[in-house]
Amino acid sequence: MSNMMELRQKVLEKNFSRMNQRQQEAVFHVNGPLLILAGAGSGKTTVLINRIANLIRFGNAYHSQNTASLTEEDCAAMEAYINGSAPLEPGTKARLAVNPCQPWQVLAITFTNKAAGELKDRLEAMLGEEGRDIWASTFHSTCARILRRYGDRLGFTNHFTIYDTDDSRRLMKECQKALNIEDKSLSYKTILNEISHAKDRMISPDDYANAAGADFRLGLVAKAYKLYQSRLSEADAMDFDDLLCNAVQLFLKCPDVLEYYQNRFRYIMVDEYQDTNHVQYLFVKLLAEKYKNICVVGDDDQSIYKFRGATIENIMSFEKSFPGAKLVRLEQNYRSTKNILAAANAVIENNLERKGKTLWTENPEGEKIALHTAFSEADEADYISKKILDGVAAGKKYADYAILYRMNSQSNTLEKVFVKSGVPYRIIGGLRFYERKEIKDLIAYLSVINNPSDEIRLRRIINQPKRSIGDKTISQAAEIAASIGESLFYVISHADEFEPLKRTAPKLLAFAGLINQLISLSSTARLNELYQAILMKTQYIEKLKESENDDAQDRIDNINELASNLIQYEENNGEDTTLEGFLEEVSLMTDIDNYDGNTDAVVMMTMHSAKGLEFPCVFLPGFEEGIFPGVQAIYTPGEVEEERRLAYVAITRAREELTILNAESRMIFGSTNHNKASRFSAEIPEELVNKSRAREWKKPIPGTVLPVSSHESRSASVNAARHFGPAGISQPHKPTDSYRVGDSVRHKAFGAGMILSATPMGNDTLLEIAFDGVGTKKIMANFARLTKE
DNA sequence: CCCTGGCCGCTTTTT
DNA sequence: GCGGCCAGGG
Repeated sequence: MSNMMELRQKVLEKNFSRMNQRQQEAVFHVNGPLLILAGAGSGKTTVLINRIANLIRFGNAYHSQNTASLTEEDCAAMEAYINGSAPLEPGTKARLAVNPCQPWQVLAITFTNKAAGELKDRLEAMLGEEGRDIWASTFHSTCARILRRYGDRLGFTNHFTIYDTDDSRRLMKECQKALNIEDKSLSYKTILNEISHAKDRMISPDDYANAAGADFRLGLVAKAYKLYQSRLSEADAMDFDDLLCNAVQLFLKCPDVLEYYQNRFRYIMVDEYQDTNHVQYLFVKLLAEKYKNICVVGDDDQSIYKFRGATIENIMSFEKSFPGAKLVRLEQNYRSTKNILAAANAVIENNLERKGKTLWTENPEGEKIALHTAFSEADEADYISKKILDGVAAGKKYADYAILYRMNSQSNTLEKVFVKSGVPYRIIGGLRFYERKEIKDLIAYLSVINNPSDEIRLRRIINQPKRSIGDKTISQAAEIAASIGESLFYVISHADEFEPLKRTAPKLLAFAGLINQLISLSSTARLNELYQAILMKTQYIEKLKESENDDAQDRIDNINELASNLIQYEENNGEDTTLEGFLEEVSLMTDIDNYDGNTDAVVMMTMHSAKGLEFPCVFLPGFEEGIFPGVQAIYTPGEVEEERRLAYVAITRAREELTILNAESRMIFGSTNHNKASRFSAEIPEELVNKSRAREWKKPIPGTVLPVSSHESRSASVNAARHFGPAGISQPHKPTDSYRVGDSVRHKAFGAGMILSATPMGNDTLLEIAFDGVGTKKIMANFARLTKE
């Protein structure tokens, strides 16, 4: 019989032969807790997917002694398969399994929606239909889904609203007002931070008040916390942290619910475990308590979210929290060259607080790492843009390049230079699509239609576009609402019944009527029809046009983009499409989720956003003391270690080429600084690097300086490139020879004008245009979005 | 009630 | 350098 067992093991090994030994260890360990310490680029997603596939296809076949299901014929079939003389026949394959699990018994939690989506796609590709039934989602959406079902146990309806940071901010400001807390003495930021930490530790407002004792400031925070929570529940809303701690709360309060999910999720997997915080740990711990089939994947060296509560502790003490846990280290890197890896190892070695591991690779040595010192941030951007253009001329694609920086604001200089030199780019993060005013407004309309008691969002749109309903009226109405225990929307709908509102009653009633109309429409109309009705009835676009805002057209583009998102959502969900579903997806969505990498453009994002991604060529600008590591981190060893981990993440994003840059002078927050090169670049051994520096101060050549003022450039071309979706990509290769001197053209921001000169530059043409009433501007043709008159 | 202009302060990272 | 907030004028 042991023969049979060995044979089966060999078959499985062959079936998963694309995994290395360590990876197989992780794949075959299915029962009991498992910690996978997976270095950057060690194929952890592949392991995760194969492990799930193994769970579903073969269960515990590898370690099981039970071979009862196998026949003598299977034995022969297995031998044939191992010899390579025959493929594995489905019947035999099915009989290999020992206690396989159902797809819906698997829960895979990731950090971003993008990672979840990728996991789903790859699982579907591997397992077909079955792959669809696996729950692969983020902590937040997993919790949201559970709360949609059982939130009533905590006093929420099943269509509660999810507040994003902006909503939370607005709400806290109102709480401050109500409690007479001056923002100067105790800022909303501080309070929200405190609350977030409290929630992470599952400390309720009352607990918090008790702990605050006689401390005046903490007492105020406690009051604000209490008010904030009661306002949230009045509005039937949860903030991001609530999603997690309410889910945990639910499990603690309702053992039947917990048990239901414990039974349902027999196998739990958590990706990026080093980035989990305390509540997330509790959530996972509770779910896994019954069967203890928990597998976490993480890398202590890549823990970069301490600032928002992630504790390295979770990964450090996993073996204590889950006794008997098996530990597997994945140290073979499949991504980067030897040089890049050596650099990364050398940097991270300077951290004291780590589990310790050293990545190695069979990849070639590769190029040395380029360390370039520029004069200024503009010079730095110039250097990058030239390198990219050189690379593209030599056959690379723009999309092979990524620029990863510490702060979003660093993208500005790069944008300007790229616009000028015709490098197509895409920025991830920064001002995100769903954070734009116009988008938030329209989402607020949809939210209020979905849930009229959502006061924060109601307030947002009540005078947007302008309806002559001022702050005073609103707070009066809110007061009445509070005194009679009705919602703000109720009071507005019955404005004529309240004496103090008499004067503005017609306006309020008109608004309430508008919303009520839309609500009734929402029960029958399709999502996009509803959206178009909102636009029509509010005259949103018309009012926007009237405002003659510089960026009105950009905003209208965004509004239309949202329409296509709605249609997309309808197409993806078919019969199951609901307004609520859309709103939920939107509230948990970020830009990075939308990065598909299919369009040929250089990608720019923060190092944080880049976690989990990889690129053939990576630029890391701003390696300077005071920038990276940042000023706030420099004097705290623990903080420096966190920054160093970020450096490690950044370096290991690169597959083939890595360029690290610093500038001798840099304009930051309005003033010029002279920063020393970062300690992190100094930690890379000399023999791995190729140093260079800008040789002499060159006068800005014509065209180097942006020909339009920063304000104008933002509204015109730059914002265009920041757009969501493929439409937002700047396209450099349109034919530009169609512009001739003397042509009349129209520019979005500058209006009508005439071309004075056209000078070909690279792929593009530099146009000098005399605009009526604005003066003469120099603009690159590809980015000007000119229309001929 | 709405708009503007000036002043202030902040300025990391994200679900 | 920017955006948020407030005060003052239309």
